[in-house]
Amino acid sequence: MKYRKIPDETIRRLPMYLRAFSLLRTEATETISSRQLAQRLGLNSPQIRKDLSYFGAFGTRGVGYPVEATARRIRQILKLNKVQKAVLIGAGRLGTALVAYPGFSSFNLDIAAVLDNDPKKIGKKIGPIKIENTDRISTLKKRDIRLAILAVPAEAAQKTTENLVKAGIRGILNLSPCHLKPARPVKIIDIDLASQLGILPYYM
Amino acid sequence: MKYRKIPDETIRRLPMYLRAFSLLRTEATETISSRQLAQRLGLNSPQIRKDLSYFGAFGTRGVGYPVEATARRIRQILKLNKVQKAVLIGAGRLGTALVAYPGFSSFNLDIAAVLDNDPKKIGKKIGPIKIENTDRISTLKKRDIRLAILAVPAEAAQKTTENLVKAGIRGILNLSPCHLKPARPVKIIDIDLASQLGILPYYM
DNA sequence: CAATGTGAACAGCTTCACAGCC
DNA sequence: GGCTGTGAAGCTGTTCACATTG
Repeated sequence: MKYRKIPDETIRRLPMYLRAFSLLRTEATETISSRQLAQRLGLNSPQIRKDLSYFGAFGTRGVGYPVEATARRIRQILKLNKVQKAVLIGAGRLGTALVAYPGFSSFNLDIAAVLDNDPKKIGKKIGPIKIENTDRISTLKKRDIRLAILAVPAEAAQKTTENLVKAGIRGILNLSPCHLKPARPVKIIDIDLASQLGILPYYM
Repeated sequence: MKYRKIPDETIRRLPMYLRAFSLLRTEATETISSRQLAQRLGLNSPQIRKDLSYFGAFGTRGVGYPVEATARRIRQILKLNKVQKAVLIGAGRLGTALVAYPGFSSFNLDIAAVLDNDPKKIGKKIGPIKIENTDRISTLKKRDIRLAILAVPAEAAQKTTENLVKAGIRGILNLSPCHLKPARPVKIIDIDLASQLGILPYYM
């Protein structure tokens, strides 16, 4: 396919595809058609074919997509073929739950540090990770941590963002219910749990 | 405006607007222009005007939107003007964090029940709520609970969904990393935390 | 024959530009 | 003058239809 800008929506779906292909591998399936995959994921098949075709042709006509090779390719596209370290800011209940969440490792994502500003928490451990003081944000760069999960109260979110950007963080998963304004452009993904639940009654 | 289908994206933004208007009320602001609001939320102003105009004209030209009345109107549109009860299925770390999360109440959302299938957890309390056995799903209808937050392991998600639908649940916030197939059509919102974090490296 | 890859048609959402109103 | 409300234009993403290939 001649070059066309890759839609953000396509990127958003790639982790889903990757998870599906990883699962298929454990089922010892060698290939899968876009039709079958679509049914598993609740999409339709042209969607999947188009998404994958943005990155070149890696299916086989008449057969489908090779499970192992496609998984590897998606990992490469998403830069998940090597471990990506993330810092968690905010060791509250939500933050703590995330550190323990086993789902990150299958994407090669590693929560390598946890920071909080509550003196009572600092030094305590969550699983294998020791909670550090928030002022240690400045050490993230040399520790090769470029991703952050922001799970602090709304009041602290903006200030923390500024510090994260100064510390060389390149992407933020924002779980606090407010719009962040980074000094330099940084990819931010917002997840506002209460808002999402708040949408449901409309559709009842 | 003559009738036009209301975009899902508009609905998705309404909780954000509602939160902003609620906050403005505490700041004793009486009106706000689409421009000012857009800046706070990181949107642009025609977006906000169009979104709100789908539900009728409730701003004042030359002035802006009345804070109190607009908040009330949005609450009404989203059916958040009365308390909406939700059940949490899965009292793991993530589930427990959600029950304690204070952000739901500002939308009139109330986690009124928590269910889990681990005998060791049943009977224990999370804050004021006692954990019940999962088989009590069947009691949700008569307890006027129509929303569910699904925070169970992937293996249990599909089966639980089927039971929820049977029990009259009308909307599901799905936190498990899999595609649910409800027997009857039910609004499902998927939040896959690991996938979202997995997107970030691509943009670095 | 079965399934991919893809231009083209289509649908949905956002942005623009400006008329209308306070 | 300032700001809303809105048709129209523009853009992005999805679906279709089918030529193409193993």
